[in-house]
Amino acid sequence: MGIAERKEREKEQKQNAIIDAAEKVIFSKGLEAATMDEIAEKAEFSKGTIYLYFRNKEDLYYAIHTRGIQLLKQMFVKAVKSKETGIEQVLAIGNAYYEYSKKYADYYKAMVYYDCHPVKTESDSPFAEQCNIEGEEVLKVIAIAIHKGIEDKTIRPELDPKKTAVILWGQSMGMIQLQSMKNHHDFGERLNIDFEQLIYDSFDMIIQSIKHQ
Amino acid sequence: MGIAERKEREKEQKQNAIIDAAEKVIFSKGLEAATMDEIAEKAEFSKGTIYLYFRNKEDLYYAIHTRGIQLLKQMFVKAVKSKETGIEQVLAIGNAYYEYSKKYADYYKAMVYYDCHPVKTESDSPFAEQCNIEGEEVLKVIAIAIHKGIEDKTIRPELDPKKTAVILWGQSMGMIQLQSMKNHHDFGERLNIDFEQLIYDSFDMIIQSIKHQ
DNA sequence: AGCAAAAAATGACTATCAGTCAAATTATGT
DNA sequence: ACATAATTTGACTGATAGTCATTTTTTGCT
Repeated sequence: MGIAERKEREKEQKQNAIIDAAEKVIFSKGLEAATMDEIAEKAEFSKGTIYLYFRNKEDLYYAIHTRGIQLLKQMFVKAVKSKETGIEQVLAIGNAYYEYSKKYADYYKAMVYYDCHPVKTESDSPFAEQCNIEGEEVLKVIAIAIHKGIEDKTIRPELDPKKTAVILWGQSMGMIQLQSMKNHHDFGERLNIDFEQLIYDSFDMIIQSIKHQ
Repeated sequence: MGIAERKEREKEQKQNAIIDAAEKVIFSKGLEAATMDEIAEKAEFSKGTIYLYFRNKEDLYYAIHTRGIQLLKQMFVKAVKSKETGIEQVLAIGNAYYEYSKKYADYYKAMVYYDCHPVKTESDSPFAEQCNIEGEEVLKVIAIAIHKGIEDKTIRPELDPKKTAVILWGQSMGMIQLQSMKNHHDFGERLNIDFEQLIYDSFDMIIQSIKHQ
């Protein structure tokens, strides 16, 4: 009998509907201002039901974040496909990352939230876990591009693709975070710096330091 | 009459006493778990008095963060003094930053919080403002070291010290944040990467990309 | 259909805590 | 010694995350 399967499917659909609603509410008024009551109302469930599907508000945020990472991964894969050589692919990934932070600013914000908040150790949430897994997928896309670059001799052969991917990720993350920071703190305005240009400059520097010869 | 001056002094002392108490409470149980009631109790004031000196909990956190930045600046200045050439000074600053994130993990956490949270525009808090000012001071220390390096020909002359300082700051921040992230998410463990080494590697890369020749 | 057991959903309720403000206390000037 | 100003207090309010006994719906069986 397919009842168990149907239930499974329905459960997933309901879960997605709740994430949809949470996204709408949280993206429109911010994580702090969004209340679980409002999310429940938007999802057309009672609050209790929300807690049947998600441990807590943070969990819901991780679910949103997971969607965001999947989008990012798609953009990275597309960036890789658009270029021939490994080094070009790596630069394209960097640019895609910056594009993402602008195009999907809400998802990007969720990502920053995730990166800055310790997951409570006792929670052991499957949604936070999913974030980790998806995050590794993204790193893998970068590592593959680096590997390709080593093979096609556009990237220094002594580099370890996996480690280098983590470094590129960390450095780019820092620059893009700085750029988004300047929007909420005065930072940059008073420094009178074109941050967009600075990001491209930093990407240049990174590319210079990994390219062959 | 010196009464106004004495009052001014007393006000500052009380303010510092409150920050001391807040630090103890927040550092021991985390920002979320720490309550204003508990901070008030530790400071031996009523809750109302706390709100006479600080607009809200966030404001108090910014005050703590300001202390943290001042500590960081001191470490940077000391790092600069320990080295002769500009390029060595820049590397020493990077190492000092990483040391800071380990030695003053609580202050570092406050810094990350600040970097990740938009200041509510309506607040216009003097404490958040102070953070921005102190932050620029830190950047200035980096920029001066870069300038020194250009003069003593250890750093590429075409670099703009101010812009380059921001890039180095952003990239290092990203790497160190990644390292501290791996402590609360599984990240890194499953990647089986020595993050400490990775940070030093990334510093090497950065130094390579700015050094003369 | 009809019924019992299981599964899913509900929403009133609790606990907690940030922030307020009228009243009380303390300090100052004359 | 008194009035006025400055400071401090803590009970109170409002908001909301998360809970759980109760109700509603679904399923499996006859």
